[in-house]
Amino acid sequence: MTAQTSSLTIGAVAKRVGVAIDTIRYYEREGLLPEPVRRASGYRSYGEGTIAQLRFIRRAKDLGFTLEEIRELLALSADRQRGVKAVKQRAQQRLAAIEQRIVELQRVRDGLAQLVESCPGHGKPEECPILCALLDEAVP
Amino acid sequence: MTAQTSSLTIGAVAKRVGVAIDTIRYYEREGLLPEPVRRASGYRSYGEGTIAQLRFIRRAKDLGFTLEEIRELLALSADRQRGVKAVKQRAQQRLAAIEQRIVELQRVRDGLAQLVESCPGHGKPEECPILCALLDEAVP
DNA sequence: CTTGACTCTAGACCTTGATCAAAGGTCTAG
DNA sequence: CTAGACCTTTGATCAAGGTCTAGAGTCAAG
Repeated sequence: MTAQTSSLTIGAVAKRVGVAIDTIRYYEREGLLPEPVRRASGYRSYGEGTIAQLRFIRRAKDLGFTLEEIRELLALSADRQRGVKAVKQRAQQRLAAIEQRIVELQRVRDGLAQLVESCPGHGKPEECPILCALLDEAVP
Repeated sequence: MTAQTSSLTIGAVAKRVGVAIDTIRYYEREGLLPEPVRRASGYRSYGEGTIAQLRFIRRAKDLGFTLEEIRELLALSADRQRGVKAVKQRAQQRLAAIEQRIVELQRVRDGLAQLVESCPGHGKPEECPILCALLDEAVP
């Protein structure tokens, strides 16, 4: 009845998840993946659970979590009651950081857009608003 | 008539621009600043031009240019006719990259916000939408 | 059995943008 | 004169997230 989940090699796992072999070993060293069962030869032997966990890591990374945060999320997700609350908090923190970053980038974008717009794209360098802004414009 | 621009030490330049001495030497090594005149003692001797150039670098960095791109902008700004056009192009490229990044971050933010919203913040881990999303949700 | 693909380990290396250390020479104020 | 600030060089270190190497052992097919 117990699902026979084991017997994927590291290479097979890497291929299925779309991640490099080295990365899997790296995650293991960093404590993001548990140490797998080994065959007699010493080869790592993985089950489906590892696939799921690697996908978890990849998705969390896509959501902007650092490996450090992901390590924590993984620990929290194993905690049956306290976990959920803490996970939500982490997610909210991450969300706030992302929003902050968006605001910063929008500020930068607006500054740059204004310069690009006002630049004719030809003429003397000393009349180019972009170069002027970079060279002359002191903080007002 | 020629402005007597030289005789700032590296420390004085650093203080005026608000950047570390190490950073100035680093920029020199990296080709962002020209090698300065040296005194008999070997001390670097800077003029006002260097102050302007360092401020240029700092502002460009604030606009999200990498040092690599700044190196290029500096080279372009020295080219009297071709320069302006190329500078505008670089700025447009940078702008496009920043806008792209903003869009990506907004997508990430929306995904995360939705998860946070739908999570009650308590209950079983397997019912937490955040953990479920990370663990189960395959690319549809 | 042999070949070729795969895996093992430990540790070095990469990128970016600096920052710091060590060991020594120079300059300035009092 | 002397303390202390400042200068020189080369080279190491940091954070993050891997990537790669060497040299050896293992697996599966023919």
